Amino acid sequence: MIDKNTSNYRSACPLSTALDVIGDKWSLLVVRDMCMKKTRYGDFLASPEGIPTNILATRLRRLEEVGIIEKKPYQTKPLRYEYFLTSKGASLLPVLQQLAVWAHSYIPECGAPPGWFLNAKPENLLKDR
Amino acid sequence: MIDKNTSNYRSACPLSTALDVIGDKWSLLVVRDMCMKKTRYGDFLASPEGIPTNILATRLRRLEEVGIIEKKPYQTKPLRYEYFLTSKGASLLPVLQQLAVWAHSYIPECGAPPGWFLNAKPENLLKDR
DNA sequence: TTAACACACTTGTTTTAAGCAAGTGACAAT
DNA sequence: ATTGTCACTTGCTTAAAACAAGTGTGTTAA
Repeated sequence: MIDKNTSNYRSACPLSTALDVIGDKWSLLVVRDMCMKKTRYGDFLASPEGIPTNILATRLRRLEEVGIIEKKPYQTKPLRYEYFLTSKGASLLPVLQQLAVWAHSYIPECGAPPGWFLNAKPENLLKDR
Repeated sequence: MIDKNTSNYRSACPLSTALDVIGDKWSLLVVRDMCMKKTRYGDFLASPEGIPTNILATRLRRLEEVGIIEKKPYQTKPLRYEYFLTSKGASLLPVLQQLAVWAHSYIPECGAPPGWFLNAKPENLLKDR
């Protein structure tokens, strides 16, 4: 079997690679929701930005594929899952915090990040089990 | 004149608003290039990710509109511009640094951010004049 | 003086992704 | 049997990305 081209990333630059993975308008919003302890499909749909259902489904699939989130069944009949951040996903928190601070500082129309968010720590975002 | 709908942003969330502005695969790469003191159209095109020329043109226009970069003529015949980060744009540096660190930590195939990048400071990215 | 070159784009077309509305499947409750 | 809930999927339309080629304004070399 032949190597299907040297990696899917545009370059070896870590920033470029990061953007290949989470560089779109929705992925980090799902991560944000998980930082607020939302876990279910319906929770994510209910966020004020109004993500379309099919986009949410593809993002959840993709985020799981790249190891940012994982799903665990919360019932079996019918089989349904809750979604949680992995440590890889929780480690995005500092990025989100910086972005939120930047936006609040430089984009007048937008609100302030809540204190709990700025004080949050990655290790506290993991599913306790 | 009627208010053309209450803002173009999806919600008041600063993170969501940030993603409305820079949430795509290319914008932050242009900012990155400017962090490395690249200033011209051809410089940005030469980056290893291979941004298409029309996309670059639209991104430069957009980034200028939102005040992340500004252009200054470097010659008049024919009229041509160099692009520089504003303080709003330079303030994205901590976000880029966090993202690069994250990618290097959690995405095996990708390289390490160079030391000069991790040690850079926003105020040193501004056009000295 | 004309032909080649450089730079910074623009234009036209194709391909991919986003966005919207509606539908489906597995069950629980009434 | 009918309605309801939840988590999706499917089909279709619209918008954006990607690719290839061309344009405008000049300089330099033959």
